[in-house]
Amino acid sequence: MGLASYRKSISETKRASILAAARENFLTGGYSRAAMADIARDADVSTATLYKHFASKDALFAAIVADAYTATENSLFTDIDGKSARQVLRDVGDAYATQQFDGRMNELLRVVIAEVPTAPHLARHVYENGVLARYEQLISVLDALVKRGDLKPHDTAESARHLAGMVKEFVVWPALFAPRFEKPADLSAKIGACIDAYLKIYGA
Amino acid sequence: MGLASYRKSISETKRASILAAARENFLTGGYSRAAMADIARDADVSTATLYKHFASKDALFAAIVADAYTATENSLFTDIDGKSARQVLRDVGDAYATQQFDGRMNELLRVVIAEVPTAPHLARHVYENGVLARYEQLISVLDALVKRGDLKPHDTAESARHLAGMVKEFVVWPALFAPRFEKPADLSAKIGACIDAYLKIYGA
Amino acid sequence: MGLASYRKSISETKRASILAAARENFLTGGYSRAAMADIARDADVSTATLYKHFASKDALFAAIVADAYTATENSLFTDIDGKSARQVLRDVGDAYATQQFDGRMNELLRVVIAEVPTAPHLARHVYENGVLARYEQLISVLDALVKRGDLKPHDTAESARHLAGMVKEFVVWPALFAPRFEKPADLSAKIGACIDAYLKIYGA
Amino acid sequence: MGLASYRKSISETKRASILAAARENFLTGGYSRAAMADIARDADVSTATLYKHFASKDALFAAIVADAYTATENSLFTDIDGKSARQVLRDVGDAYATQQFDGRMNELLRVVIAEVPTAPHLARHVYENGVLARYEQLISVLDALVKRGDLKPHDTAESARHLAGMVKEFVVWPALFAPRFEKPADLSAKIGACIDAYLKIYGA
DNA sequence: CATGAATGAGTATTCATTCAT
DNA sequence: AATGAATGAATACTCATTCAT
Repeated sequence: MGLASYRKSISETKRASILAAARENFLTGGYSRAAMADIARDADVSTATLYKHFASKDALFAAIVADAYTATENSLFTDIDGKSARQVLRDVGDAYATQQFDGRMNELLRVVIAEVPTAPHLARHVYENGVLARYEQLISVLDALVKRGDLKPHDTAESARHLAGMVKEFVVWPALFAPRFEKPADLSAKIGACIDAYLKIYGA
Repeated sequence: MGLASYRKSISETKRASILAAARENFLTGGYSRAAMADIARDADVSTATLYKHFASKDALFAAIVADAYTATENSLFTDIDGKSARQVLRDVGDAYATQQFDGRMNELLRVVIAEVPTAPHLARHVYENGVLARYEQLISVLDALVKRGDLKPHDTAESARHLAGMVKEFVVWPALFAPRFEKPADLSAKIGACIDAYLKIYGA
Repeated sequence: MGLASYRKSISETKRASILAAARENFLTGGYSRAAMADIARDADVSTATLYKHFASKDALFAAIVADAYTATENSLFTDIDGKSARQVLRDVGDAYATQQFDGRMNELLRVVIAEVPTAPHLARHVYENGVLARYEQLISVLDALVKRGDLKPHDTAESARHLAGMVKEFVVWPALFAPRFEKPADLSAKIGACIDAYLKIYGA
Repeated sequence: MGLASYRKSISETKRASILAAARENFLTGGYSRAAMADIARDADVSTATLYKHFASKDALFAAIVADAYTATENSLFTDIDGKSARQVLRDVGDAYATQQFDGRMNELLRVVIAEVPTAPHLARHVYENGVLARYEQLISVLDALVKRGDLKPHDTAESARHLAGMVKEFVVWPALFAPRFEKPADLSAKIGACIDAYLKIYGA
């Protein structure tokens, strides 16, 4: 109602539109080719306003990366009650695939990897908050399945990497190499095959 | 003709030194940060000479990528006689790891992925001549092992992707996220564990 | 009227704090590097308030210069009764040195000189209200000394410039060339030497 | 005759025209207001060529300052044979005045002083190579006059500063405060008066 | 055939000033 | 009367590519 809150809402609207425009620019063209002027134009603000919100191009990109990975927090946890181990793991795999494709995480990953030589801290951030964090979520799920007796007791951390490696082969890897790689129709089946292979080894 | 061949050898020497300098520049800083002037300086030629050999920066980068992947041709084939299936697959895995680390293929991969939005044809080339070509080599080896009775008959193409996915998790993935990721001391053991998992599923 | 005067005093307080902040910014970094936003922040007001008080950056700088030189009015006049000519002139010289150093007039001078191409009227103002005004004060003193018989009758205006030139050589000149030139310990002695030279020429 | 010397002469021509254009821009508008693009246009080169010759705006300005003060080397020395002390000192004074006015040294001084907060090293350079170097030339002349018996033995260093202070009062000081201060018609007479004052004290 | 000087379009960033609330 | 968010014009500097010699 007051002036302050009015301003705040305006400001947050602008910030959001800047972030959206920047995300679009960074994801489609990569860091270098995204021009601050273009981002400002797409966000319907002046470059000066852009710089009021984000002190530099680096900072803007870092904000986008941070935003993307705070949104994935706990996103892979799933309820195991009343579901078979196979079903639980397929749910996890499908959630992961949805994130990577619909959330454009594969494209983001590409840009982050591209900037490793110039911004290694960002890649580290992604590795820790994206890759490792989701590993831990997967390991929790595996541990729960072991506890319930659905999986043989084993080193779940190591096996998680094997499982994840197989799944990434279909979910992430091809998407890194093509500009607009869409989720393939048979993706869920491919993930299922990875899980079946996994269960052949560790299934109780 | 003596003069002609002398000139030709000079020219090829220059071409090689350009390629070497360009490779170094592209791999360490990425495409955008590699400046044609720097490459010319490092190669001890003028920029004009550089452009005589390669019509554009894009063409130069493409040549580097092509060179890298012609060198990997048939590199994963191995003789299976008198070796256990486990040993054969470890030989293949170790050869792959050596290529990726010592041949700086991980770094090259990073740059190629970075340039997907601007040079998708290069990424396709790498996918076809690098990724898929080596898949076929791996599949040949697996087929031979099936034939010899070391592996159960199965869809070797699909299983090759599972095996490769697990191995990449240790060989490629972490290297994409760190500027100067060195081959870890326990890498061979990690690859061994992937192969053991594979054999648990498909071993005869 | 109580409210009106309260408002007025608030306003004058703000004006004063703006002037102080602006002075600090202009003197330390020069005109170009002083940013209106910084000045507003240092003065604890908004930029809009800043512009309510001073219509432009130019106007603000002009106000600072005007303020500085109204403060020097009559500052060099001194009572000659019961003091030797040498003592009188040393008092004048020391007062001048104090103004230039403690009042940061040397720094202000530097900025005014810097802005001669863009704001010649300011430099003229300083020349007239600063340089010439103090000349007249000095001439008055010299005339009084002539009248008292301490100095030979002569062209006091011309001689004042000679005396001032010698003194500036130690008081102003070096301060223009160093960012934070402090008053040297032997400054008073140097000024004394200038006065002695002057008295050798014009002393009775 | 060769390619190399042809290129060198072209290059030196461009360098000279850049220096001239830059000098004009810096002297008339000051450092901040001189735009590299304007300088390039005035010098009939592209901005890129400008940057090939001078790595930065700072470096360009430094080159101008250095050029100006190497040109003044030994410029105040004069032959004393067969000339009265008064004449010798007037020759020195006139040479100095010529430099300051015709060589636009007063304008340059203004810009250097303006940049003291941001480029104190340049001011130091000017002080040492301009101010102090010419002091030493003046002192040499004074010493020679003492030796010849034209001046009483005395501390020539201190007296040189007094003499220079008086002269600057007419030659430099007013020029700092006005955009296009021309050499006044009576300047030589004013300098003569300073010298006469000086000789009243130290003349033999 | 080789050179290196020259280019012009492009990029991130800054700042005095205004205006809706 | 006071705010602070917003602006648009300006600026230093870079780089792939070309061309006269």
